[in-house]
Amino acid sequence: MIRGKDGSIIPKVVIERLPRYYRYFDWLEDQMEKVSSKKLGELMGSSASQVRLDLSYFGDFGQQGYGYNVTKLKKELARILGIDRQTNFIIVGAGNIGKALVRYDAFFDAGFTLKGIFDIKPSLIGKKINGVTVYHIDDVKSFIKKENIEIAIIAVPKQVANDVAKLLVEGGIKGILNFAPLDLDLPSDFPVENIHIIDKLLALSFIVRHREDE
Amino acid sequence: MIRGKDGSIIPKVVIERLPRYYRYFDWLEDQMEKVSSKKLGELMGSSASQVRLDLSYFGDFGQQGYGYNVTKLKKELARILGIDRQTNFIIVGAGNIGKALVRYDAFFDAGFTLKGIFDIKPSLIGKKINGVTVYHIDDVKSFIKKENIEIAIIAVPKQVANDVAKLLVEGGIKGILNFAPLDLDLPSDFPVENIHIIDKLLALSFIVRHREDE
DNA sequence: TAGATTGTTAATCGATTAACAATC
DNA sequence: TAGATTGTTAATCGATTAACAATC
Repeated sequence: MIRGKDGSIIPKVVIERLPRYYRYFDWLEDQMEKVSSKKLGELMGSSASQVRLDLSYFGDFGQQGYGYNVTKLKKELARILGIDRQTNFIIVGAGNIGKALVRYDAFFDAGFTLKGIFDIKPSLIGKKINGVTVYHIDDVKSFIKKENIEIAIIAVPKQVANDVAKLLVEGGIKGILNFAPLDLDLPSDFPVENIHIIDKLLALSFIVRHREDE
Repeated sequence: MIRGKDGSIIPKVVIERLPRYYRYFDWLEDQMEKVSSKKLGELMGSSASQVRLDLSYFGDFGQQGYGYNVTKLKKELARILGIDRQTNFIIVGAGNIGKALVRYDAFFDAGFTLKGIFDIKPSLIGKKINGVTVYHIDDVKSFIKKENIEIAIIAVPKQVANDVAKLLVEGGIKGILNFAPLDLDLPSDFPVENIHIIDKLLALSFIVRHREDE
């Protein structure tokens, strides 16, 4: 349960929309100096009311008769989202997805620093991928503590994903981004976000096959 | 707008939950013969009411006093989701994410067949990645028609993502799974699902930093 | 038959949108 | 000043949960 500005509870849907607001303000930065909730709503395909209510959970950023200053709001959102500070993370699993993520350079711009990769395959341990060392999974608990790791990305086969999650939680990890195609067995209030690629693709193909011309 | 069993409109949230139901029935298959909505709700962390209402959009699959037959429901969901038939798709962009997806073997089990990869880099064209040929993006429109491609995965830099989307739609693609970190400029009713990795990670780290012990 | 459990309708809850006083 | 637009509260909408008759 997360509270905003004046102690009101921020709905999870609002939090999950925040990065999208940041993307729009980032894009707006070299388009215009100010933007109204009406204009932004049109751009984002949402209502002006939603824009104002969403932003109001975090502060009073606008000005009557003017709107929101784009540069200011981008800075505010960067601060709110922690983009302006460094967040240490690790990737567990150096398979296809794991390796692609190691090379994914968008993490850096969002303030995330990849401190290590973990796997179990002997031939990989000690190697570097894109300048980041691969360690043995047995060392992950001490590494989390020593290197002050906040977040872990799980990119291992589903058969071992829960074993990995258990190790991470024991090591003191604060949040997990899970790419394994299952729901991890974690305490119900533990921060976890899932990226289920096949789920998304199945929902998409269902929609494609069933949609009527509306 | 998609209609179910008796012509009632199926909410999008329900459609997006379907693959998750399939995953649970797939797992249940070698655990038990039947499952009640109560039991399944406990497993999935949802209510028995939601399980029953969700499934009821697609048919009357249960039996009073018994519950749902696991094997039967898995088959029904496979049919509903189109897992039992082949869906042709392509990947556009042979960068880090694109290459990882080419090697991702979970597509096959969900009925998806990768027919081609598209890029613009001359050194890649004609090469094979994991047995699949890389073609030039200029050929994508004719390829979609000739090879009967339904879905495209966009895994290109955000600067060119909308150009790619335009080509795909002109070529007759039916749905897009977008990995580029922006919202594509498409007709509002065009089937698209987004996987915004950085958005997920930012929301997660916000939650990690702000959650109170509730 | 009695107990269990469905599918569906009604009640509740939470999120979105509309309205509007405040004010730049 | 007059017009524009905010932040917030009230009204509406849609999704979830509870209740229950039907029936295996």
